[in-house]
Amino acid sequence: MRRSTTVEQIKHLIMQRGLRPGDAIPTEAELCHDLGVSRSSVREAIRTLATLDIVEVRHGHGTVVGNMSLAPLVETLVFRGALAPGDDLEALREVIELRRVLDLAFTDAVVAAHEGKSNPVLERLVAQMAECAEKEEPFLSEDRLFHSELLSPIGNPLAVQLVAAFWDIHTAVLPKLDLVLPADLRQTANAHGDLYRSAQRGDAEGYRSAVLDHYEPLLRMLNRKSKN
Amino acid sequence: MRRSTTVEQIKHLIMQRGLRPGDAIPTEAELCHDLGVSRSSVREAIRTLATLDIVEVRHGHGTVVGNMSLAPLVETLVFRGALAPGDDLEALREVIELRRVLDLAFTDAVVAAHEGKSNPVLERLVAQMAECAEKEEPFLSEDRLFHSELLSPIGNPLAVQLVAAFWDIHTAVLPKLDLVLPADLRQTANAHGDLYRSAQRGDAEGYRSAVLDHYEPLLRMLNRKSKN
DNA sequence: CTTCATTTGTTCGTATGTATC
DNA sequence: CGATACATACGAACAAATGAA
Repeated sequence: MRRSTTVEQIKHLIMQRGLRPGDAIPTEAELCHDLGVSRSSVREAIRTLATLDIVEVRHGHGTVVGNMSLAPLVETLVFRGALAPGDDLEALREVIELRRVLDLAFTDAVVAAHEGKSNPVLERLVAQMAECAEKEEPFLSEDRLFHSELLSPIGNPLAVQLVAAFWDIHTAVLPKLDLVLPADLRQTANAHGDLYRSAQRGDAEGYRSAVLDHYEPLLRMLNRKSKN
Repeated sequence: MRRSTTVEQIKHLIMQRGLRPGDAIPTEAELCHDLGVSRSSVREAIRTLATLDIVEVRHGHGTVVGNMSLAPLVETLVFRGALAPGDDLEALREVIELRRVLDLAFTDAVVAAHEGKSNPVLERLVAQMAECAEKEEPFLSEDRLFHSELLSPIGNPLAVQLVAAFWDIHTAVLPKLDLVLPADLRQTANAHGDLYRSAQRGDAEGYRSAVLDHYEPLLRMLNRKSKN
């Protein structure tokens, strides 16, 4: 029995008491007493759980159950992508191809969810991205929101989180490589508009080609770089 | 500035020195001296990095660079799936549907990679699973290996890791719910054989229906349970 | 096989910063 | 503003595991 079991004991405590995200966890002192270990051990166990987003520590206030997001996945893969100056193009390529595969995989569900319905939020985001593209300005936050909103109604929150996580990884790794970004802001903005409109009119094939258009400039650049 | 930046400093050290998985990291005492922080702080930072599988700690020996696997993702999602006795059927359903979507998404790549080629490893695994099914014995390790081997040649190691991670989550969460498992060992074993043979003869449509057959018994059971 | 140095694991005591009431 | 509760940080000491002499 050691620290690894301290982690398990705290996990067990959360399950046993049926705590939900946001609910308070006993203080460090209480955990020391209840589990019969030192404060340092409790702190390291809590640190482990906080890293996994199973708990969330609020300085000066206490510790609560976390929302168990995919943040640890993002952190690990961002570091992996930024690590090897030789291999990181390969790592980034894998991430982007995975994003493309995921977007293609959800085609039917997305089209079914949006067919015949209008979505003011998505329409506003598409318009904003088009505006930004005209002004040669980036539109990262709109991009992220768009993909989440587009996938949100497919009935699988985990899938939406996963797609968002790979979006985060993608955008975190990209600037760490000193690539000359072609940007192609207009093509990207247009692809987003095509995604929404294809889904709305129930055009699965149009949706798929919009996905391909969306990633085409990036993958082309990566393949060009790989040959060097 | 403290622990959070200590984590960053150790990350930076790994990148700066170009360390690869398995390479040794300075001892705790050295890090204390170099970074000018206490041992407790160094230990919590290392604990954080170990949780993310960015480093690996070996008691009595030292710390080395980890292989940055998807283990943290698995740990978080397993706990999330085991957490709420009411919601976990929903969480498990999301995982299994995601597995199905992923398998379907890689259809073309898998078929292209295996078409016209024979794979002794996969053939042996299929035979072993059929044997086990006859004897009413489970075949977990063969199942996991099969899916990794099947996806291995698609040229995206990250995708293979992700599929394996969701396999791990699936099999870790399933036994925590006291479900009456129909098992359907024979149907599952047959579906694996169909997957391999469809890919080998270049039959994408057959591959897709084998994927559906593979997950059908589980999803049927989950949907039945949900209605209760 | 034993001994010994090295390294991580655990604990205690103390002091400090921070949020809440 | 003060008081309280809590997390953060530090340093020293001892225990346990590993590996090499």
